[in-house]
Amino acid sequence: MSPDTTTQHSQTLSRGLRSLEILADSPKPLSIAELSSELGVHRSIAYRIVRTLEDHSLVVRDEAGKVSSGPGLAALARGVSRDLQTAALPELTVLANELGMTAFVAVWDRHDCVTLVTVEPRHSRAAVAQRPGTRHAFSAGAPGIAIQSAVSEEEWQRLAPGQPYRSESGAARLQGFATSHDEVIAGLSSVAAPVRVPGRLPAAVAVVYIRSAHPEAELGARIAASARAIEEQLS
Amino acid sequence: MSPDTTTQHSQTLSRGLRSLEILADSPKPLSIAELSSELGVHRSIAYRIVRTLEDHSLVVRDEAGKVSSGPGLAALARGVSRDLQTAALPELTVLANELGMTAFVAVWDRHDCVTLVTVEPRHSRAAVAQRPGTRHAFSAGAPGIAIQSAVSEEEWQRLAPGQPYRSESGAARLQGFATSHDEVIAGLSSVAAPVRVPGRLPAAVAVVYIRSAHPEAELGARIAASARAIEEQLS
DNA sequence: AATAGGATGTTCAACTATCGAACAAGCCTT
DNA sequence: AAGGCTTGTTCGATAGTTGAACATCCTATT
Repeated sequence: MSPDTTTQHSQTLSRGLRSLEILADSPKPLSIAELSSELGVHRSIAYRIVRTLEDHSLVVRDEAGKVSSGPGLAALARGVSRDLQTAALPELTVLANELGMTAFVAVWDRHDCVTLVTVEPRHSRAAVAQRPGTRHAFSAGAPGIAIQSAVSEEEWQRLAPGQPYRSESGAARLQGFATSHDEVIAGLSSVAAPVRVPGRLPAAVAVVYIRSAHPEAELGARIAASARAIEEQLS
Repeated sequence: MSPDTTTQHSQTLSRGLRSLEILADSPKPLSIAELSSELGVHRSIAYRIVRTLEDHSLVVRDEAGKVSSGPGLAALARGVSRDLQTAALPELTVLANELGMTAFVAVWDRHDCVTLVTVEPRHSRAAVAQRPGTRHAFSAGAPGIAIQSAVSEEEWQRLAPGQPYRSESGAARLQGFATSHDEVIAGLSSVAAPVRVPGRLPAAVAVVYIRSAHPEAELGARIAASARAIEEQLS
């Protein structure tokens, strides 16, 4: 077909992983026929993929044969930046309940910023839902600015070639936290502080809240303190 | 080699998934050489696997080339029983803070019971850590009993052939919750209530706490109330 | 400074795991 | 009972995978 002879990536594995992505995005269980057409492959291929995923508890089949994501994924996700998760979770819990806002940790993944863990406040009436796995470009949201502020512009160009370096990063570096308003969703604000650990890419602690007259400086100082507490546990 | 001609499961995909499991269990990043020897395959195979996993953001390589679990797994895990997670999280938060105990949801996966989401109380001084992905046989722990109590003994034999049906299930079905002491870890107790949703396998809401003179009946009633609140949101 | 050792990363022909058309079996509806 | 539709399995051909061999980088040692 295409003249590039070098595959450089595994077809079968890639299809299996795409299956997991498709299933994770699907609100309802899929039949194998539906999955195979989503994948653009023959049904018998989908059968073998599903059998294999099932062996690893990554998918589950219900009585009608429909396929959905399985609990094994929870175990795998637990291993992602395990020490960061461990150090951050108690801090996030305190932050969320103290401020009455959803608190979360976001990490740097290639072109964007991915939410890793979130904690909602005790009585989550007006709390903003921010679920793990959410992705945002660095051009949107306080966590992205906070992460950028943890690296110099030179390093940024080296690590993320082509990606713009936001002007807000300089100010964020000086005050120790970043803010954003109406960037991701209109009416929502967020405040974030970088978590720097030597040898790892920087991450960020952040909160989101509905637009209001919060004293941002205090909020920022509070979150930056949490970031330092997390850093200490990791060093 | 062996005379079974029917493979029935994909070698390449299985190796990729084993890689994810190995990385999730490893406390530190692995080199590709280490990973390949863990897998028992040639290094060049591990390279292709890692490249593919990297394309899907499921693994990350640091500057030294070491491989570790990537943020994409968080997005995949989010899709596991998404509606159950969504309905349960706020309830778990309230439970954890109200009782001062770690609260969690466990689901049925083949032979055992897997922790899906957990919430630790606000000030987690003495809180027991129960991380997502933890597996227990049905023979150990209150969540297993609670799940068993949601199905009849006939159905249990059909769905989990060979697995014993615990005698405590009958009592648990009557009172609406199950308890256990020193089953998983000496000194720890747990109380769990089943979450039944038509068309899906039963799950359980539970708390764990350090052995003490808690009034179990109250605790059980409280947790059973949470289970009902979750069920209502799912129906 | 130059050499040896060890590690990481890439190439390409041989081979074997994978692919997918064809087949078989179940399940509603007509 | 026949027809259509869906789910699941078989098996030869093929293309994706395999792994020895090669290239490259880094560090330690003489």
